[in-house]
Amino acid sequence: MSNYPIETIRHSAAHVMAAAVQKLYPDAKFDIGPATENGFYYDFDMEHRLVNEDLKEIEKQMKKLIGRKLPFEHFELSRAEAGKMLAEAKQSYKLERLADIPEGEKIGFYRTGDFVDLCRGPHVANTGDIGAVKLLSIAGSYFRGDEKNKMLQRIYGAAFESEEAMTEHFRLLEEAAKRDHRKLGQELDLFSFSENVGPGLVLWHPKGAFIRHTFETFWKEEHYKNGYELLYTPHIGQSVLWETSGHLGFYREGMYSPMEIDEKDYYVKPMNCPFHIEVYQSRLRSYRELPLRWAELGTVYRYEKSGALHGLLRVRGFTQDDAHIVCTPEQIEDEIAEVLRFSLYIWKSFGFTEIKPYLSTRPAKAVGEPERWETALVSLRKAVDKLGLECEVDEGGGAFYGPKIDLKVKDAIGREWQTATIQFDFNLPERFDMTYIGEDGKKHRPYMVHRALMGSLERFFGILVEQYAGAFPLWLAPEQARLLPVSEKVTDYARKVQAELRQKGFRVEIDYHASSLGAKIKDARNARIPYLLVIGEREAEEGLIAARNRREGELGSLTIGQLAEKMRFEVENKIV
RNA sequence: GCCCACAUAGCUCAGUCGGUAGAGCACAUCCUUGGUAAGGAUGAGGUCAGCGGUUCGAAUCCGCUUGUGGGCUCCA
Repeated sequence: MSNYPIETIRHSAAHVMAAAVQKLYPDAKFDIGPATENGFYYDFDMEHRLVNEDLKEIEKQMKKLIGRKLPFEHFELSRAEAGKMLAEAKQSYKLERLADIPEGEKIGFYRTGDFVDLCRGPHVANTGDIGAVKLLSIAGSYFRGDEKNKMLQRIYGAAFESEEAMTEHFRLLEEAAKRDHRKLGQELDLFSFSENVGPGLVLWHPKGAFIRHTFETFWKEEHYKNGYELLYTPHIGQSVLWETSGHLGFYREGMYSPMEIDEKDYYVKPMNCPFHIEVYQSRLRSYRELPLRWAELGTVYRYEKSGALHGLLRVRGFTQDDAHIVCTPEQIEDEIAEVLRFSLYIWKSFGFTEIKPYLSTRPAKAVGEPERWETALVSLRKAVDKLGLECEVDEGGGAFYGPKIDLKVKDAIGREWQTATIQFDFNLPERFDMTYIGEDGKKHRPYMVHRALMGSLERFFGILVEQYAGAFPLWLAPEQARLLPVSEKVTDYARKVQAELRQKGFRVEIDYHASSLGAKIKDARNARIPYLLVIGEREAEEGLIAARNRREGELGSLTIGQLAEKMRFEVENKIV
């Protein structure tokens, strides 16, 4: 057990791995090897193409080096000496890294056995101070993270201060894997993909579709309550629309290829904005009708790179919970504050309490007058302050068309998800020449804000599955209660109870299998059914139900009325 | 798109040296009529992802394609 910061241990482990690679593959050219969240990686370029079996051998070498307790020896060289040494060693990537070091800064090296690395450190005293290491995977990685550069070979490893800490890390990973939405989506029969339909195109099964229906309904009702109006717009539009919006100019490769109809090109929409703008342009607009808040569950298709697809979290066809707010400069501040408040309310309704905003400001290349950017930024900042939130700022990280706030929410096991986004747009109102008639009788350019609270319904659903580990709260659960008859003698009573509970608006099924009660309970629990209702001859005689629920366990024998009341309370308060 | 890996029954997986396909769960039928996490028997279920090659013979070896997973890039 050592007292070094964990990053120091991990970075030192990266050096040890590089030393092992150098020993096994003397022609290897090294790039960099930093610490990561749970370990380290190192990038290199060499003739040999690494395969998984190689990792075992490299790991063996590393353990040998660690066992020898080799010291990490620090030394410094002048720029000329360093360049000469790296050139002699044919370390071309290191030479480029050397050139990055600003004039006047010290040029440090570390030596571990035969391996010498350009590095500012710090490191542990000797390799014996590295607690536990395990190599994980091989990946390709572009030099300097640029797709135009050569792809280097990267090895990822885990490193911890002790074997126990590493075991604990892998245990947590297993826990996370148990709630993986792709695994649960199949087990609970929520959704699937089909090779015949196409990559990244989701098929919602009945149970998944029911959950979606429930949160869509909630979403729509809340939008009407909060002063929004809903729109429906088509899935395809002619090329002229996308030429005006600019998408064909700067986003063509992200769109599905066009289909030709009556000698015109139609594109499947990658976003809803141009359609909403067409609604706006359908007649002259007055300042008196602003702000307009138009929302749509708009299904869009984007040609995401195949390697980017990931379950429900990154798909090619998805439904945005989109809205566009068109308003005057005077209204913008209140509108933004209200959108932010609304987002927090929606996420809290699903049991997410830790929510953090990230503000992105003007990038180097941007459209729109600087004053408008400033007004927008001020309104975003004020909204964050008004809600008493702490906010991180990404200077220059905004889109070219406007500044934005993204929300990140933390889930039940502490992972952060990027979700809601509130974005100003100074581009489309210009391109479509959107105007309203002001008090002065003259035309003015309105402010336009895009916002999505859930993001995409597919992604939102994936996050929900992981948040709840498949155990949806009662208001969302597709099957809220399951009746478990002890024997077939009480089937009639089960039907009667089911009918009564359905009358009261609950989703109740009966397990008709001729299996034991124990087996039925196991099945119902695996299916994450919130309420299990056992009925046998005792209950049938007394007109009761022996209930248990997921949260509280045994509830004893209840009348149908008592049970319904309890469930109604849980549904109405969206108890998680 | 790029790097590495994977693809066998609805699901989870075995399948040795290249010799023609297996288990558990789920499903169906029958027996059992039961009391809080698996009662029993029988049965059905397969273009071994697809196409091509090597071979007397391919789930197995080789190539390509498709899909999926872990990364890189991307996410306007």
